[in-house]
Amino acid sequence: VSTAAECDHEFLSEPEFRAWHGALRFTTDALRAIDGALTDAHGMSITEFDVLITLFNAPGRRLRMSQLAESVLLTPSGLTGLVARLERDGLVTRVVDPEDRRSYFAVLTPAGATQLGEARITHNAVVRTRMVGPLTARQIQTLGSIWERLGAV
Amino acid sequence: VSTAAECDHEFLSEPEFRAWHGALRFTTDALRAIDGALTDAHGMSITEFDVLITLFNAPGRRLRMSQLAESVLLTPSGLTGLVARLERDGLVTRVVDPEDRRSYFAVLTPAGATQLGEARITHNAVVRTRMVGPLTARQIQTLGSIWERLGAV
DNA sequence: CAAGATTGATGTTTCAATCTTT
DNA sequence: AAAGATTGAAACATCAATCTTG
Repeated sequence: VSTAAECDHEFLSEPEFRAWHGALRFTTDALRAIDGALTDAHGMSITEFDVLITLFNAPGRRLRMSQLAESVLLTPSGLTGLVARLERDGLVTRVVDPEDRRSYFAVLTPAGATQLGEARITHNAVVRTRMVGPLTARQIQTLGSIWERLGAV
Repeated sequence: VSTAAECDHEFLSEPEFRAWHGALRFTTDALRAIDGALTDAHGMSITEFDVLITLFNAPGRRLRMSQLAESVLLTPSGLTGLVARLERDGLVTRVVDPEDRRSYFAVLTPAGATQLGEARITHNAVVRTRMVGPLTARQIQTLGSIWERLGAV
């Protein structure tokens, strides 16, 4: 995943390029590592993990399909398929919103919460190894404020 | 794209979570923005752009398929298909390596270089808007050294 | 037999069109 | 007519198996 390079100095300076390219490279590599670890240890993709943890943190452990799709950065139709798989595996159920019968809620099941709890250990271990470990507390803090500045919630 | 959250404080502190989650969110959003801009303006996906720019920066504007696949973070078979499409569009050609006839080189064509030149303007504009603009030179510098520390070349 | 690359089958995601409810 | 969500077709990437060259 490059996306620009040495030739670009007229438009993107060397430090600018490094800042962007490094972010891209780091997150891509980390995502692959997490996905691999989750798949090996729990047969769970990182997309599935993302849906489960997002539901876990939502009030009532439930979210409308459209809200969930946005949080997870998936298109509505993409989420439909993913939630269908999770429902087949018993980790999530779908219930109609009585207020607005066009809407469906995806709800985390107890089984889903259990699976998630195990997967989180794996997930956090990878994040610790690849990011938290090598950096100082000050650098961690700095990263956080930079993302805030960039509007990445 | 969450991947952890408020509940994780026992394992990942709040600043740690923010550092990781922000990186994920920022790069995902930026990638989508770049991909959308490239698609709208040039009918080019970010993966295609990545292949073209990587070839552009390679000596002789050519790279073995396996080397290219690694730089672009795609599997060999995934790259085969992508390069086939680029070849069909005349942006890249494939030539056998005379030294080792198992290997193919992907070579950027003049037409490919032209297309790339236009696309780079779009690409750099998005990176400027979303990252370079909002940050100070010092923050840009800091980001670069953090990625270096994390081994993200 | 090992290495570079491709093929075919599989799974996931997107896009356009559709259905239902408001 | 607009919004929430789903469906089917197509695009894209991955995996295992295969072919060719070393």
